[in-house]
Amino acid sequence: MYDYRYEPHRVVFMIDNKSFFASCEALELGLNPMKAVLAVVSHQPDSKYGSGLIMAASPLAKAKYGLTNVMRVRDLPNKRDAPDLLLVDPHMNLYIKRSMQVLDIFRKYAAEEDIHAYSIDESMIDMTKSWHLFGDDPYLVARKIQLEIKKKLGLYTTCGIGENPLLAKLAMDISAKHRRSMIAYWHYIDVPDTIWQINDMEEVWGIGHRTARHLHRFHINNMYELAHTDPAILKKEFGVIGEQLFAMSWGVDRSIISQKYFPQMKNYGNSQILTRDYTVQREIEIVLREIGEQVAARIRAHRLQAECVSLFVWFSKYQPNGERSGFSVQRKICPTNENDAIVQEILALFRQNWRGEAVRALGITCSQLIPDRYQQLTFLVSPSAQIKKHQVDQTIDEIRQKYGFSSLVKASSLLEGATAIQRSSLVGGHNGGNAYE
DNA sequence: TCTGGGGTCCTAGGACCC
DNA sequence: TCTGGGGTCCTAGGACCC
Repeated sequence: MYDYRYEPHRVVFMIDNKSFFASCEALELGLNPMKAVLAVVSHQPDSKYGSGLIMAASPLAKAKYGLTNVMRVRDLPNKRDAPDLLLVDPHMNLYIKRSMQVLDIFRKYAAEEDIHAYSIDESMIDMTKSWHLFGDDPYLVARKIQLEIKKKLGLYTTCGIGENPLLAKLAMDISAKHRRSMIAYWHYIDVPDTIWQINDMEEVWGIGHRTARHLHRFHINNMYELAHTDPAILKKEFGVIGEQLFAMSWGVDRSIISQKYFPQMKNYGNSQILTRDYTVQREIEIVLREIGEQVAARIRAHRLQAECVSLFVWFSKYQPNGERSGFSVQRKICPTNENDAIVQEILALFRQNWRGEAVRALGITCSQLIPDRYQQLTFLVSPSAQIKKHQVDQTIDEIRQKYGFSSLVKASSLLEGATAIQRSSLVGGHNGGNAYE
């Protein structure tokens, strides 16, 4: 047995909002999230825009009609077969607001540095120093937090508790979600009875389909076998990931939440799947310009400049066999956050790499971001013209922040193929009510 | 299973420099 | 000039997460 004496022994809570988006919507309609039969649909079935998918389904919608979160709208049961199924539009801004309210509750139970918001509906809290202020047992404290969230916001939460973040996360994903109490507490001593009982490796956070298949080739079919594989072999075959996989199989994770390293956001990117195949260069380039300007506006808003731009192009699936299915290219650039500079780099990358294929999806990412302390002038254009361009971009951003994206658009956005206006009310690609908030 | 959208991290090979 | 060894930067691609 592994000697866990020198591993961290903390009390970490991993708290997840059950069917978060669907629950927020149910509550808005005055329904109990656990009793509602409801799904949040990114685009309604009759919408001409996009293919549409289920973003979230309430527990009953999943149980009663077999809905899943990645289901396509076209695969939904029809009204006759599911008369009580409610389909609602997403409201990202509402979810962001609720998420903040949940975080405010956590702040009553732990110091700011001990809280880590992992995603919009999942947070990790290191309760080592504070749990005893709220009850006699971490389990009871978790219950208390759950009840407070339920009472104040109506939301149901699931809580995994562990001696480190990994154990807490696994306790939540693997066990708490399926328990009546919606709480599970995993210690190192439980590893043989918990982690090693996991047969479907893909249930484990960090192991996806490809890695599971890869492990399979080495006759590693479950977590027990992973834990009993020579780590040297794992290291050789999987590199750093191999060492991590081995540590995970023994429940080992040495990260401490208050010492969390904030990976400062390295990239900003936007992408979209087009509603149809685009084959006309001009139409594709209009969309590229729109996305490029969207990304540029975001990095300006964060007072950053990009030193690297990447372009992703996915082709229509109807490519002849053996042909490339798309390409992704990137280029180091002179630091900038100007619309035109970024768009020109992107268009150059596109023209160099596109050979007339039908395009179905496009994406642009800006990386290697640096503070926008000064404006880098190039020798090619007069300084005053460059500064003026910068000011124009900024003014447009301000107008849009005040009056919304569509208040001011490029004439090209009114042309055939453009998507910016249609998409302007989306948040994170979803209907948000008001994207420029 | 196939085209939602936004991210992060790791690897490997090539270029270039000392 | 050719072979050496080490380091960094850059690009493309893969894998995974919510």
